[in-house]
Amino acid sequence: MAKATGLSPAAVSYALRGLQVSEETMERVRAAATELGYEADPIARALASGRTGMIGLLCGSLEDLWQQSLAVGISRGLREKDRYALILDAVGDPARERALAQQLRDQRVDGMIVQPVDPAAPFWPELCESVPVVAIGDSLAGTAAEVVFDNRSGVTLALEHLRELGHRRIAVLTPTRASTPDRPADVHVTAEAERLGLDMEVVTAAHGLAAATEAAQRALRPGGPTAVFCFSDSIAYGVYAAARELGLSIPGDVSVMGYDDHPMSGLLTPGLTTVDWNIDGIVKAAVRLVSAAADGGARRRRVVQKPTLKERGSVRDLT
Amino acid sequence: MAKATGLSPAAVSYALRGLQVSEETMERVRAAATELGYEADPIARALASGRTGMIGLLCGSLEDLWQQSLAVGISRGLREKDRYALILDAVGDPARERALAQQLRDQRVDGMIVQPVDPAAPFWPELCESVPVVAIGDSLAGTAAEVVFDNRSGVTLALEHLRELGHRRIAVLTPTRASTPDRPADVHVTAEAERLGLDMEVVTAAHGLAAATEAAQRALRPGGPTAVFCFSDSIAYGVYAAARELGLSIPGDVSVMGYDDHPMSGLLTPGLTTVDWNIDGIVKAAVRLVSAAADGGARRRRVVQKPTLKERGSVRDLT
DNA sequence: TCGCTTCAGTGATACGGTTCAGTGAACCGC
DNA sequence: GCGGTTCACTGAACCGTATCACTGAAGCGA
Repeated sequence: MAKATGLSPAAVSYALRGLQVSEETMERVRAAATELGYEADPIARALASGRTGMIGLLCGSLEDLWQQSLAVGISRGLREKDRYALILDAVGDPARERALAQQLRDQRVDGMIVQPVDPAAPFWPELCESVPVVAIGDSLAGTAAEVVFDNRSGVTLALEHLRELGHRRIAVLTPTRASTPDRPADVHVTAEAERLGLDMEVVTAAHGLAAATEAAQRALRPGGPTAVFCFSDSIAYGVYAAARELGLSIPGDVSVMGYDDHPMSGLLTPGLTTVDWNIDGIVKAAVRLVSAAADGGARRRRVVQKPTLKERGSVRDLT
Repeated sequence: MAKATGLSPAAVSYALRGLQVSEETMERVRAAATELGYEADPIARALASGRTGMIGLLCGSLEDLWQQSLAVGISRGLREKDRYALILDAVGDPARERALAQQLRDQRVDGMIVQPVDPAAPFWPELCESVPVVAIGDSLAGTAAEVVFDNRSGVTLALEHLRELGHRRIAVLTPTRASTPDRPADVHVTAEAERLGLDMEVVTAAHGLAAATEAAQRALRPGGPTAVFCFSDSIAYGVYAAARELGLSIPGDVSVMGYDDHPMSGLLTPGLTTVDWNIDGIVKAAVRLVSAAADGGARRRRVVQKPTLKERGSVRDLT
């Protein structure tokens, strides 16, 4: 390419990035580029500049349909900013999460967006030090930029709604977590249940529809709760499956409350009443934060996402 | 790293890839590596070797839930083979597909897996020449490796089932395609409809649930078809949404047949009767083919995927 | 006209590996 | 004991771009 124009490689490099060149040289380079169908090699560029244009996206579990939507949205948003997303799936496993985070760093990504499985894991601060990180959903001890959910509000919305409609015995279906019992969302559930005088039982579910269904079957034993509060819509889908297998009607025999608002939730029968986290807003915020941080901007911004309640038909009025 | 061991960089390079070294040197390198927490720089490696370890995944439209599942599965499968997936979304747009394919090549991916939006586009042969390509679903004029669906069988399964249950007036909901009216799947529909003596109307839907719903509303006018055959489960979900809005019951007023078998299809009410393409088999085959091709193996293998019919409750027996 | 600044472009070096030709030593059979 | 292989390793070139220090020329006011 340098010899094609008769210029020095340096001049070409400058021209291609519109930097410190005369109009004529610019034109000469442009012409040669189109002629040769030339495209700068991103690999060499990355080696020399230290920036790959890649953003790592480390998902908690892509079994979760809502997280799939999130990944698709983020990937698209990053592409619009001329970056590529490198999507990895921790499958709900903290050890795997740790390994993948390391691999992403080894891949020299310019930044990362993560949905921590274990936000208390000790490797996070160190990681945030070496590469810009944006955490979604859970806070990373203040060492990263964050798009956090106001889980306190979300839980309150859900539980108050259930209580208002007369539910007192409630099962909470939550993804199996790392052993961090003080995880904020869970703390809020306990606190709110106490405040509202609810009789609560927590059931954990591994990832995937099958696991959620199995967990739901445990929760829905005879004489069990009148309502199930699921910490993701995907888990709620498992409750629908379990109810069908057990011959229980929703919301006749048991009410279901979700958390996310995935597009499919409106299509079930009955529609799933759920907490809407405005996925578009989250996607935009995450993309904006990580782009800014990767470009050398602020690395610790914080965006708080507010939920709304989306009433459909899966919660029965017992009053 | 070279100086840490006192060896030449070449020896280290060989050792790290377990090539042509004595046991002792091997050990020395290994020790130094753990000591320094050394990790080879994939960028430099890519520049020197010409192989990035990345496989491009170019999806037709990630609005489609089944394609999301496919992307997740492939991404996971590739990671197990020590490769990374670079996932891009053509959003059903042939022009965009062309641009993204080019971008993937510019990124120096070692191979690509594509679900062509426009399999007849003229750039494919040229692309397949310069990088190993595996096509999923549609054939790329024999220039690439392929995991093709036996759409003839799939269409036959679906339409024969509808006919056996007494349906004669059928609407076909198919994604808007590039202007390739001779697309194999569509050809089969026409041929089979003729063979079975069905009265058929084709309605196209843009991508996404909203667009599918809108298209379904057009198809479900009064006095319309007794059954709708959707060319993806995602589109069928749009029919469920439209039916709900129009106050029509499934399968009472209209029967629905899908094509894919996405996990959610079993959760709807009624469950969606659909053509099951065995997504796991497709994922495994695609990963295997692209890995082999990227490693310099065969570039034109062909795997044909056979469908089965998954009867649930969305097709009414009119006989 | 002189000295100073600004600008376009050059040459060299760096990035961190891979790869190829080549070298000395050990090993082989005859 | 000798030519020929094989083995383990080295030195050097190379991948394609970015960047820094520098040069020659042009533009400027005094």
